[in-house]
Amino acid sequence: MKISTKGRYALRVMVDLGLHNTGDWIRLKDIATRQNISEKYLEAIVKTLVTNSLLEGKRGKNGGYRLLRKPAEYTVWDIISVTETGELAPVACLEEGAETCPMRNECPTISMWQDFGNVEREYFSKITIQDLLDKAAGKAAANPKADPAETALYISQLSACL
Amino acid sequence: MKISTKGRYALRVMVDLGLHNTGDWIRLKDIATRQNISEKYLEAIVKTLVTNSLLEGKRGKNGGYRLLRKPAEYTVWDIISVTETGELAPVACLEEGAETCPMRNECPTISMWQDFGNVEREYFSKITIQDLLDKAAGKAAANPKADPAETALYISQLSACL
DNA sequence: CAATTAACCCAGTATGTCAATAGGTTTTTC
DNA sequence: GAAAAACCTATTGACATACTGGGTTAATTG
Repeated sequence: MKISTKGRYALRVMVDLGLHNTGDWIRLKDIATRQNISEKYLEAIVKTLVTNSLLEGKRGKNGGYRLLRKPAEYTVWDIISVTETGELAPVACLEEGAETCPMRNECPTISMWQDFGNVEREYFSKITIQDLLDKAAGKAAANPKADPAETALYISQLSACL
Repeated sequence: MKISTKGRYALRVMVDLGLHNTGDWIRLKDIATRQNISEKYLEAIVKTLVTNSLLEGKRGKNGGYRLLRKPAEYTVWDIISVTETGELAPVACLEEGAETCPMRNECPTISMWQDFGNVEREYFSKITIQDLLDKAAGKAAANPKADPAETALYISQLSACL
């Protein structure tokens, strides 16, 4: 019943990229520093985001990553559905390649698990990265800092506790 | 995002006891045999159900376990909330004894996780053990067996794929 | 009262996933 | 051609989960 670190980190990357969505390429090193996450570990996570066409990477000097769409066009479900490794189905017999349970037609709980999977999907599909950015901005405004520079730093690190 | 085996087994025990809810004491050995689960492993699971007052056990000859309330008075949430070991909170910072995150007031996602936890709880609180028994009976009726004895056996094992 | 039965208790293991690390290769820019 | 950064492969350590084994206590029964 826990969301994995991988999924949370992926969200943090997306929010970080949303906060620095200038069109320029953002280095993974910078994201890792801001988010205080191991760069090496982030590599694997970002890779799945790239292969699932959630963002694009560019190699070489001045390379990095950037969003492919607008923050409002990513749902939270988009991200966690590709990063949650052990598949999202709440029980094993609903997984993709699972061999069909011999008692599936009579199982009293299968529909409960299926429905719950749908509830999960619907809930997280209604929240977009833009919503999280708005929430961050709103909270930042509600907690004003004396120094504008401090505010900027603060906002750039806001997704640290995702 | 997976429910643990422990939680599913606990549900199977409760449904099994509901199917044999005669007032007599049901031996764990019989439940384990019907459900094809290791009796030893079930011990630990049943223990938490007893300590949480979901069922009662009686020692000695002719002892066993039985429900304390009617099947309609147990919600699925009642069961999985005590058996899901790693606590039910979708993220660590929402756990019971978790040290409060220093950025909690500014965290853009904490409310998303909190709300999702509530969605989970509400969903599983609306489903009772009686609902699962009804579902089982309905499916049994929809898949009639030639032999009445076979039907009885079949119903008694219905929760096998929980 | 003694034998049997079944819940109860405590300790240990094995497997597997998750989180993280390490080192190297390719691509691009300047 | 040197530097920078994404990309690739593999391995490790820690921890939880699922499961096993052996023994103790309490209740029934002949």
